[in-house]
Amino acid sequence: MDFFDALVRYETSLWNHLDRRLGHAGAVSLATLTAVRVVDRYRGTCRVQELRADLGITVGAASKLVDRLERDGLALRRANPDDGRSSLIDLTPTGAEALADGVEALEDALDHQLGNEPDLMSVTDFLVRVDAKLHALTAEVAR
Amino acid sequence: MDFFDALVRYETSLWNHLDRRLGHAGAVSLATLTAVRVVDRYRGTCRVQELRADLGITVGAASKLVDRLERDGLALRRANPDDGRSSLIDLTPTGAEALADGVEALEDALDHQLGNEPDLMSVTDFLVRVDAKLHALTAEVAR
DNA sequence: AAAGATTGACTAATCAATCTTG
DNA sequence: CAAGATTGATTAGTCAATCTTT
Repeated sequence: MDFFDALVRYETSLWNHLDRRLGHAGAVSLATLTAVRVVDRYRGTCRVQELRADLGITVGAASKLVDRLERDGLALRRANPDDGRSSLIDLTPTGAEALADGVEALEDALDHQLGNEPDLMSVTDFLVRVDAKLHALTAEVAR
Repeated sequence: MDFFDALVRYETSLWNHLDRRLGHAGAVSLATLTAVRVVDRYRGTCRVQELRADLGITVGAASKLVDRLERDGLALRRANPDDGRSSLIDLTPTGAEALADGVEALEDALDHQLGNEPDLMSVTDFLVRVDAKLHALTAEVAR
């Protein structure tokens, strides 16, 4: 229980802290930056599905998220040549700029916050490992 | 950046997974359980402020959260004898029962999920330590 | 004036129903 | 019929304005 409490608590405070920092730096919100980073990661092959999976939200939420990215001029849907059911999502030049600026501000804030932590790598490995176990278990339960 | 991504990703998947487990066990949602646990932790001295601080939400959100707890019969506001501006929040018998059932289900799920992790303590310590540093820094920046 | 809380307008999530394409 | 996506109704968060008590 202690671990769970510490995890939730720290994730929340770090998220809020970084979001405030981004705002102060004139960058997009951390939520928007996180979404834009996913779109960029898939380089022209990002569908609503990818956003759903990577962000841990529902398809409906992911669809509305893309609506907002389009509305704000950060991304655009384009027809998927391989599957008429889905669109592919690309960053606009404005979106690419917001990504670059946001990532720079985020890296600065993280470095300032965690640059001196020697155990960062091992804790990261732990988180990645237990997350993988969790997904294996969830897939198993779903059967 | 890797650490931040892993942290957010794992916190999200663990939260969603546990929430599903609680639902399956017939318990309250993880969000509700988290709130009820805070109310219980302060044992008769819980105000809206305590919920705000412990849950990392705004006062407005905390106030509405108490509205919902009251609406669902889990908690009640009572006049604060020491300060007329605030109320003290107590669990009802129903709320205490939801707490006990929910905690049991949560502990089961967590044990099943993380019972075999040897590094749990050290990772917990890390999270608690960096969270404390973050709060010190935030307080400093606010000045 | 400052602190605690509440409320209203807005934003973003959920679920379920629906539509289209494979 | 499955899979991908969208939409509408509901739920919960934010911020800002307001009210009461200290």
